[in-house]
Order: sequence, then C-alpha cells, then structure tokens
Amino acid sequence: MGKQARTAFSAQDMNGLAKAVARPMPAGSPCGACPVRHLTVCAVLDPEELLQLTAIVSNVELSAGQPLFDEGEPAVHVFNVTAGAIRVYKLLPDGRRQITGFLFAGDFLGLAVTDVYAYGAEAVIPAVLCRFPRRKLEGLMARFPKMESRLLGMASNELVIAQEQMLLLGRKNAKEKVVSFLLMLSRREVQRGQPGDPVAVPITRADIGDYLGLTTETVSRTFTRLKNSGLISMQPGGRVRLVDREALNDLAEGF
Amino acid sequence: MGKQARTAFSAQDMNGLAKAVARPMPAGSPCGACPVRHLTVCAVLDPEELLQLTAIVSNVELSAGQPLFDEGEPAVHVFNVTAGAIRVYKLLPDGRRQITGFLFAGDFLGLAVTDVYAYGAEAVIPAVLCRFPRRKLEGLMARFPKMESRLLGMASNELVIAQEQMLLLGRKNAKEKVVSFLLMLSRREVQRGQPGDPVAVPITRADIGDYLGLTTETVSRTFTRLKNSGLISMQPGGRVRLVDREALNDLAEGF
DNA sequence: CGCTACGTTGAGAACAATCAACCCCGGTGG
DNA sequence: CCACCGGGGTTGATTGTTCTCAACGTAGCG
Repeated sequence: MGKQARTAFSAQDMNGLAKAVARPMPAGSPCGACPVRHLTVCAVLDPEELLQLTAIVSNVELSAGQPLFDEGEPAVHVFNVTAGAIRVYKLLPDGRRQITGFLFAGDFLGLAVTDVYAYGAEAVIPAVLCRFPRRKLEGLMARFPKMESRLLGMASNELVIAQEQMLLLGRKNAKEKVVSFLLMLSRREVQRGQPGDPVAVPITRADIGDYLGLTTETVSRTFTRLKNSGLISMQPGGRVRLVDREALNDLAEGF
Repeated sequence: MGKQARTAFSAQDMNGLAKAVARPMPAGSPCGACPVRHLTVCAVLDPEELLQLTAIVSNVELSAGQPLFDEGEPAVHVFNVTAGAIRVYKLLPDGRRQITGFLFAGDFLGLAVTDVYAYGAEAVIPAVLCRFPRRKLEGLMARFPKMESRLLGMASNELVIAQEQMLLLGRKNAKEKVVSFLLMLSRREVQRGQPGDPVAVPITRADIGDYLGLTTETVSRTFTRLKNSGLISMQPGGRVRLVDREALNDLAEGF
C-alpha cells in the first residue's frame, strides 16, 4: 500500500468552500413535523419534549463538497442528517484519506468524548442537517434519559457497523469490498423507505476508494468486471441495478 | 487460519474450547473493592449503587484460548474485563478472520442492539471478567442514568478508536501498522498504570496479523526490519523496548 | 524425547498501486 | 459559437508490496 498523495478536499481549497452557516429552524417546520424523525434519536420523544428540542435546534444546509467541520476543531455541536449525504473521514499527514462512513437522513454525528472532533465531515451531495449545541443537548439528555438510552443504542449499532467495516478493510479483496459497498448502500436506501434496487450511487470513484481502502482505478476496474460478469448493470442517473442479488450477497460475504 | 493454542486445564474442559462457567462473586471481593473500578462503568456509582451491582454480577475465569462467546450466540450477558486480555473478532465463511479489538482490564464488551452477539470473543491469555445479565443491567441503568451516560461515553470512545483502526487498515502500510500497534499497546499499558516502555506483547504473530490485516509472515518480517533499523529491541518475556519513540510516533502517523 | 505451536526466513506469485493516456461532459470565457 | 478547462471516469502497462507456499528453528509440555 503506497502513499498516494492527495490533492483534493482539504477544507477550503477549491471553490473557496466556506464553512456552513446555521439558521434558526423555519417556523413552519418544528421537530414534530420532521419527516425523518422516526429514523433518529428524536423518535423516542413525546410532543412536549420535542418542543424543548425544537428550542435548541438550528438548521444547516451544505452544498456538495462543503465541509461541516474539520478534524481537531472544537466539538461544540452535534448534528442529525435530515437530507442528502455526508462523508466522515480521517487523514494522514501526507494526504492519505480514510472515509470512515457515509451518513444519510436519520444519521447522527458529532458525538465526542474529547472537546474536539476526532474526524472531519463534508457534504457528498447537497445536504441538510439539524444542529444542536452539545452542552444544551447534554442538558436535555439529563432530563430525558430515554433519549440518552436511544443514543446509546444508536452508538452500539454504529460500533457493530464499524466492526463490519474493519472486516472488510482488513480481510476482503477488491471485488468483495465493492460488492459489499453496493449492498450496504442498497440496504440503507431500503431503511429510508426507498426502492433499494436500482440503487443510487451519488459517490465518486475516489470517495468509494477512500472508503474501501482502494484506489479510484481499482474501484473503476472492479465495477467494469462486475458489469462484464453480468452481476450489476449501470442505469442512467448514477444508479446501479443489482442483477443477481444472490450471487452478490455470496460474493460480499466471501463465499 | 486455524484454531487457537490451548494448554491443558482441569478435567471438565479437556478440549480447551469448552465455554466458560461463571461463579458467584467471591464474598470477600464485592464491586466496592474492585481494583479496576476507576477504569470502567462502575466508576460513576456510589457505594449504595455498587451494592446493587454486586447483587447481579458473577465472575468468569478463562484460560488462554478459551472462548467467552461466539458470533451469533444469544446476547444474554455483558462483561467487564478485570484481568488478562480478550480478543474480539469476526470471521468470513472461509476462515478469514479480522480481530476488531483487544480488551484489557477495565474494558467493557457485549453491548448489542440485536439479541445476538455480532462478534466472537476469546481469551488471549488467562483472563477474569465480571458478568452481568443484560436484562438486569438494563434495569439498573434505567434507575441510574449516570451509568448509562458513562456507557455512552465509553461507546463513543470506542467509536473513535474504531475509526482510527479503519484508517490503519485502509491506508497504512505494514510498517506503519505494526508500529501503530506497538504504540497502542504501550499507551493502554500506561492507562492501566503500568510502565508502558518495555511493552508486554502477549499476542501471537497470527493474532497481530489478524488485527492489522496482514499475514503472520509479514508481521514477522516487519518486526525483524524494525529491530534491524534499531527502532525497537526485543526483551525477555515477550517484551518490546521502544528504542526511538519519536521516530516510532512519526512512523505510525505516516510522516 | 518427540510433538505441536509459534516464529523466522526465502523464493516466487498475485493483487492492487502507480504512472500515464485518453474520453466524456458541463461550465466558462474568448 | 466554440475552444478550453477541470473534474470525473476508464483503460493499459508496469511496478511493488504483500501474500502464498515452503522449509526450518525453537520452546514448552506431555
């Protein structure tokens, strides 16, 4: 594994992409009307409690590529994705990057034990998030233990996903990695109530590579081979059809 | 990737792979006297609450190589390591193994969102653990929210460590991986109040390989090269001296 | 004393990385 | 209008790190 120096993506180099600004929650859309509430922490709160949450929340909108925060930055907020997609990543000093996760509607980020973020976060495609001041949310959690309990459940779940990803990074080959990735995207689309079969892949080859521990070339070649062997087929709009789901499942699990 | 070594134990676990048995907590050592309490969940409980914890805890002792539980097994207990070392791992059907973590005194395991464990756990060296029935612990957490809060903190911390490990698996080369591993062991030894410089490495090359996404041969060769370049030196008792800590730190971080 | 697990080293193969060329597309400015 | 540019994607040739296969050394233990 050589050191690939990376040119793109350091926080503000291209397009002069500045940090996001937050605005107060639009009056017409309190948390009670949130379309992705059932997916996230807020699902466990009753209307009364939701009002208190609404009181501390603000909205963040990001355009594609725009950073939400950088690794090492003071961790003053936590976030909840309500639309779009976010990538979370860590960097080595020479520019090598590992994307540790893609976050979609309903996903939570920014939990930190230290006072700084341990990773950076950027929008993959235009995204909208709820932003909570960490201190205030902690205060709320102290009052609503079921919220903390829910968060613990979500964190435990993320831990399981992280272990799955370690298995992928450490022990799967390029084909198994790419197929696992496609199936993961598909599963999460279903979770969000979308079809999941022609699965949307709004993520560049470079990002996929940095997520799977591969280069863009290897990702590209692997896609080509999967197409040629008839396991997947490309569709307009960056969608991928999972032609032989059985075979793909087996491939991903290493059979 | 074969089965693990085992030495002979008492008659009832001749094959070395028998599941551990739990015994009631010895009367003379309630949680209040636990030597690793400050490292773990129990740190936040007062004496009164600790008594209630003592009431539901039992002890598990494992010999080297003995399994604690397997992936897919009903997740009825959670555990707290009080001595020794545990490896947590996931398998692919053909036997490829990824060790997702090594756990030492103070570490917690068994949190699960599903009703089965998402990974297996075995003793690396003889180990002792506290065992709590999951249901009862959840009941206790409902009554002591600060315990749940502490657990959330520990889970968040593990998540950060997991992301670090993804960076390692996906983007570091063999040398960087092995050095990162040694420094991690050293740091955790210090956390437990031990020297940390001649660092104890009670882990086989095969386990190290399965943790770092390498083969045993590559791990062995990498150790040899680190020795030859004077960065580390071997000491009796499986200890490794970190000769040039500065250089090792830089290496691990990819400078 | 011989077994087995563990560790080391060597030779060669293989998979993915690297380096490089090229295509397509959309946006932009001459 | 179109030439140019830059990002993204694909493909080819070659390199190189790590894996695989194999042999051998050592230590602990029955």
